[in-house]
Amino acid sequence: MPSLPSSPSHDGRLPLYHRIRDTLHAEITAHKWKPGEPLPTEAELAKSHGASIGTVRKAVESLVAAGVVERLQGKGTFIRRPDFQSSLFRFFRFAGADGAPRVPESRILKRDETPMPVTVAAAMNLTVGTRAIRLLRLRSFDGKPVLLEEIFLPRDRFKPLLEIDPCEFGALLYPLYEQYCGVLVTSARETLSAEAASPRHAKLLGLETGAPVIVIERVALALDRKPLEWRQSRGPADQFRYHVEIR
Amino acid sequence: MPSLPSSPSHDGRLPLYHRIRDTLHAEITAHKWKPGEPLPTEAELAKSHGASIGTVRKAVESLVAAGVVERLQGKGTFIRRPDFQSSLFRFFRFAGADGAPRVPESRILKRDETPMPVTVAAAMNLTVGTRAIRLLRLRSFDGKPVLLEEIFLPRDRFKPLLEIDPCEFGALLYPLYEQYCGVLVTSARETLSAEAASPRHAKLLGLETGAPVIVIERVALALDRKPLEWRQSRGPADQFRYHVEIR
DNA sequence: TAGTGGTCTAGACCACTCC
DNA sequence: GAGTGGTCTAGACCACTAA
Repeated sequence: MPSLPSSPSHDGRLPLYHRIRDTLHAEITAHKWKPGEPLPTEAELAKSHGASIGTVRKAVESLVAAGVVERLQGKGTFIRRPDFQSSLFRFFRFAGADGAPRVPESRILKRDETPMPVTVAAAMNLTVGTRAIRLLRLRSFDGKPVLLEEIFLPRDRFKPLLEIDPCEFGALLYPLYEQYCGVLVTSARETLSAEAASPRHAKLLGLETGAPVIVIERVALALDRKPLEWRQSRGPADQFRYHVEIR
Repeated sequence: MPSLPSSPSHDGRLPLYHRIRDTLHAEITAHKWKPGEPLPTEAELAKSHGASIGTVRKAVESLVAAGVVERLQGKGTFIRRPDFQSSLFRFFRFAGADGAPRVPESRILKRDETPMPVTVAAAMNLTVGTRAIRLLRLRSFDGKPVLLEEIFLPRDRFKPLLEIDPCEFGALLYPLYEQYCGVLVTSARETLSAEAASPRHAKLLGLETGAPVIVIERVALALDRKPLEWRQSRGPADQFRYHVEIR
């Protein structure tokens, strides 16, 4: 019999392992433990949640499946340090001569403040008119452009970015967000589409107008799944390749 | 203690639930039960495999995760009847006015016999020079072309297709494969890319030469993961949209 | 050697489906 | 009411890690 339900805010009819999972997830989201830190042992969790080890195990297993924690036999269960590295390597063949992934250089072409465009606000679940920081960013290998990105960030949360010289942004933005704004991207929703390059995009990417271009629209999310960043990336279609398994 | 290992061909050091899963999967692949039929109950499986119910349950759970069986509370565990419907609706926005998915009409432009091209043979793990049936197929809505497909099938397995009038192929090929060749597609590996339409493709699809086109290369697989069909589909990029969740 | 997660047991009771 | 899968228990022993 389930005893001592320890997640008072939940419907008691939910399975116990489900409630334990939700409680743990909420605690992790609230940074009760930092990334890399261990959770309490299964025995401790069982005791503190008034459940058997098997039930706790089932709860933890679903957190593993969700990518929130990681179990290492003989060591413990750890909060996953997100190695979220954008989807570049999933979608584009950016590899060095040895096949190892290569991060393209990055140049900020423009940084300004605007109201969030309607479509962006909608995708991020923000009210229209929220103030935004907009970045226009060109990424390249050895000076050859490969990716053009337009990025919108809610201004209030990302204000510190306005005070840094864009030349010092570096090749990756997400570490910057973490360092200066205390904001951690852990997942994203992306939509792929394709189009013919507009004259402006073609020029910036070094393509012919009308050449096929892949468009990746991304909403980057925090651990609690709140939208943090909206981004649209365009790259030449001939660099693009994506693999799926379906059934 | 694990007792009576019932999967003699396996390394005894593998976990029992793992061996049970593999045994069940092999039996399903060998058509011990037909799609839609129920597996034995958990209690029966536990007895016949000399394991406890919990262990059998873990094995069955992994088959559920792999999409091979389906559990219905109070009813039983059933071999999944594959509703594999190609990836059209995953990749392209083919919907009617009410938003319901719409299957495009299909016309076979050409059917002939050739040796498997090298790249196709490689993708299907066949020896180069295997004889093939090649189909060229145009799919459209109300006469407007939306997808151009080139299909290669190993001739020996699909011989009956050579004796049917291509006009009677119908809108979907996989039911045809099943009916005439006793071959069931249950999953597929696909690779997406994009290119500028060649003059020939553009003409058949009703596009301008050079317009962006999405290319989907598919290897369709049987339940035992043997390649059955190789297919390359091309469609206008403006119809294309694909959604992924990453972390 | 002590402590962790990984596997496994042999039951119990519950929720659901079907007759 | 009989039979199914769904949840849960309270242990056991094993494999692995680290001191």
